[in-house]
Amino acid sequence: MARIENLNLSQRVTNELGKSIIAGKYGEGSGLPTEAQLCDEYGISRTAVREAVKMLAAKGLISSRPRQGIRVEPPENWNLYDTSVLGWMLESSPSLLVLKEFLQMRLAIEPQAAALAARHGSPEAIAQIEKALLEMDNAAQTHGSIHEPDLAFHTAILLASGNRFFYQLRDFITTALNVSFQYTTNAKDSLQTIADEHRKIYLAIKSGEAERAKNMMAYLIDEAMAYIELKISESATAE
Amino acid sequence: MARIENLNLSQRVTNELGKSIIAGKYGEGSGLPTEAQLCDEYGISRTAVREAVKMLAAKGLISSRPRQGIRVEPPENWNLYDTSVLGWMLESSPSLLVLKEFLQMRLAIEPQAAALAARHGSPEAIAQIEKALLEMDNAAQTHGSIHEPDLAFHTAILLASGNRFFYQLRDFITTALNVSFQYTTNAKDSLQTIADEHRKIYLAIKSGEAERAKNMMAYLIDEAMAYIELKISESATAE
DNA sequence: TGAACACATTTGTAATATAATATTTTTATC
DNA sequence: GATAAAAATATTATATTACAAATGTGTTCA
Repeated sequence: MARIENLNLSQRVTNELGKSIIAGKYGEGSGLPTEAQLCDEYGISRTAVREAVKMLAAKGLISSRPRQGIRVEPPENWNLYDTSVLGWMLESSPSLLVLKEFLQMRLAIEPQAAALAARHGSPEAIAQIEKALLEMDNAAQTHGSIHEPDLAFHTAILLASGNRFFYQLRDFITTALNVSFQYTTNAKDSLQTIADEHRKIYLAIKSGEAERAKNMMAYLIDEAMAYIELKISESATAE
Repeated sequence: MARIENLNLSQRVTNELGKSIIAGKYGEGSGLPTEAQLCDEYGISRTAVREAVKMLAAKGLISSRPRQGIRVEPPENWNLYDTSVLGWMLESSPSLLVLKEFLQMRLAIEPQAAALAARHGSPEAIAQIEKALLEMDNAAQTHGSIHEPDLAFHTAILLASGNRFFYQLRDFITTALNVSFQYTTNAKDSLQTIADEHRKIYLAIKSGEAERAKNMMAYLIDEAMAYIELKISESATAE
């Protein structure tokens, strides 16, 4: 996503409105001000407002009809796999419970993707996985940041699956991992341990052991899930 | 999705352009006519064209910049989980290979969703699953159409998973199933056999047997996958 | 040769007008 | 007084025109 400063007017308005809608500023079902009111509020022309409205409608957040105004669509119609929508949601309510939902999705997707990569992954795609792994090793030894190669590792596996629908989830997975990083900064595992676990996945994929790749990936995510569930129960008792 | 006739002008143009883009009418990377040319081509105002352009940009299909015009984004940026985009893709290239990709996704998502439904499904959500199942039974006995209750069954499980990201995929799964139906009209299994397999999934969910529900669902989808792979190999040898 | 500047092209934004549509109010008829 | 038809009204939908901003291209001048 481009920087805010680089966005044009209608895109900036889209951002503002999108955030407000997801934060629940406008009552669900009925709600937004009329286009004319939005023009006043932001001090812009109707053109810009309408383009923002159209973009938000394309993302499933709102719908508009003559005389009736602009209505917030029920949340189950929001396109959660749209990067912007996902980002607005996390800004609005970044919580351990959302992270758990992320991990449940990752547990569905990534082990299958790893299995497909082991079965059908092209040599080039598998080389990309290895490249990310080596960078993880490097980061572990130099005590650098392991986050970026970690993201690259998981994205490379999605690509190697050869399935467009899996690879399409790369932004989703990336977001999920970034949220994870926020909650696991001081996890006890050493960086080298993490890299080694990833290596097992890579080796299984490279040698075509689909079931093994799948199980290794599931194990990795399950560990994160266990950690998060522990945190959730801690915060529940703390209340 | 609303009928074409009910759509307003900019939405109709969005449809036309979306289909054309995905069908590859405009060369990837650089391509679309200028806004002015599109106005001429469709005989409409720039307002309508611009709104269509904004909606397509919100779906990741295009981007536009001053002086540079409108460019087709690389396909990996298209939002495949957008119902419209998915529909346009299927119109453009409905094939067994796409169906296989669908099934790989379903094999990732639905068994996990069934497991979650077994663990955390609310009584109301599970009742919805049962309702769909009974309608399947009814259709099987009266030789009616089993398709609609079949869709309802799978959707109800996604809802019962309690995870928004799973339920969000209901349109995707529905589309995948509809495509499946096109290829399996004369499958040898009787309607009652299909209903019975679904019943096993339902019973496992209702009794909280997560692993069993997961495996039953995986079995169901694997059967479809085997059928499709058979078809694919048939059509490959036929060439 | 190269750098600065002018120019042309295309999207971005604004302002205004008219049409379509759905709600509300009024009016007319029984 | 009740009900249905018609008119008024509010809001989005579409169209038109004008100008601003951005960006690539070419030309001129040092």
